[in-house]
Amino acid sequence: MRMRESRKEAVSRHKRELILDAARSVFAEEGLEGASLRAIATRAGYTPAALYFHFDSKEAIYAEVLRQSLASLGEAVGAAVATTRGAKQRLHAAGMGFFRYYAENPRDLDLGFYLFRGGMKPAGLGHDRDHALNAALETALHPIAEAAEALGASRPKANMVVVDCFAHATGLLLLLHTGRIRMFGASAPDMMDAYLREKVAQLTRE
Amino acid sequence: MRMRESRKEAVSRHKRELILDAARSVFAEEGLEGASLRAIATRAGYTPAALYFHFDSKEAIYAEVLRQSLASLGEAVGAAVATTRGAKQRLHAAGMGFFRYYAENPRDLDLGFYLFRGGMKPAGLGHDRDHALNAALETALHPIAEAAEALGASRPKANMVVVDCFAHATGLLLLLHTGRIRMFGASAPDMMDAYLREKVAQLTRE
DNA sequence: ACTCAATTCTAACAGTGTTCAATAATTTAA
DNA sequence: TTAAATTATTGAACACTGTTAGAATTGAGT
Repeated sequence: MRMRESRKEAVSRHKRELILDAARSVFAEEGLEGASLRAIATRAGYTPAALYFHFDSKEAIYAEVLRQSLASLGEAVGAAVATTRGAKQRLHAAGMGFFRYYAENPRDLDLGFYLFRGGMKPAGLGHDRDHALNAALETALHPIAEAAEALGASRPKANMVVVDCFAHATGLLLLLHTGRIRMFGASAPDMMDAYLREKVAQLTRE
Repeated sequence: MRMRESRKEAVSRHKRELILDAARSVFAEEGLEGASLRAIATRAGYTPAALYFHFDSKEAIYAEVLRQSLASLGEAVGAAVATTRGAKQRLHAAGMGFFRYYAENPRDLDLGFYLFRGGMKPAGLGHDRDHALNAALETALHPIAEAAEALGASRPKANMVVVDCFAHATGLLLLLHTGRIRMFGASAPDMMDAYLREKVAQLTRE
């Protein structure tokens, strides 16, 4: 049976959130490597050492900021789908929702890439153990799979559609936020839109 | 008029290459952040400070390693295209060549991602100033554009095909090398293949 | 043998994430 | 109200990082 959060817990949680706010803003300004624990601590009104009472490490702080970011992403995609009727349209809306969120929030994309880069290292963030992070990501992507199944795709096929959309969006965003897409005179949102239309057509064609 | 490289220059170049070899292997083992100048120097038989005679900074060493990696990529793609006849097949071969190179050389992919991540920061690697790096990348991608034009696409359209292929491949590689693709029960090479087939069909259809 | 430049080293600097014992603040018990 | 116990916070240190300045070494040309 769940107890209501005690006063003490609420205070403690509030302090954690204060540190996370500071971390978010420092990450945004200095990037992830550039952000020093000292800077985060100062901005939160703490000594560096004090952060270690509330978090295990700098990486743990990053992980929590990222988790919250993925939750926001999930809400954005969910909202985009909720206001859309029809399986085709919902697939399109979910894909564009994902793309748009990161197109409009480059900071969060920056956070996200670290998750994947971490996954390449033998010991780091972004591995299957990180249940919270993976769960948040899957939740955000779920509407795409759902719409694909509504279009008649099998479960495995629907999963492949998710991977496909995710891959295409991520790659475009990578190019978008480094100015490289202009190098080719193309517009990222237009390309994502064109890709999704083709994908929907391909699905209904089968 | 080009002089032949003097003996002294040859020795100096050889030493640089020695440092780069050490850097490459340390980068591969420890990742890019994990690799310390001390480790690189030691492996090359130097003191950390000595590296600063041959390179401006740690970042400069990384940039050179990356440049060489992009050159290898270009050779790989070029080789794949050279042994293939027909525009459709060459587009497919170029795309798969790009994908395969990074599928088989995760280390180089790791290097490459840093280029893009750096491009997100205000002052870092990966900006338009980096002529050598951008040139190497464009050279590697050129066969794709060439094949697309051979299929009747206009220059701008061909560039969009490049962006599209690049985005899709990059996104898939991101998923592949973090084990996340298995999470959806899909195979990355198969998906890249399917994507390229669809892309070729789409181009010839128009 | 002497010079002069190219190369390498030693020693230090300011910065990083992190730990630990000591301290302050706050809640609980008597 | 006071004493005890928990919870928070700090200051000082540690080992590490990339980088720099200046001294020491090497090696070739005269």
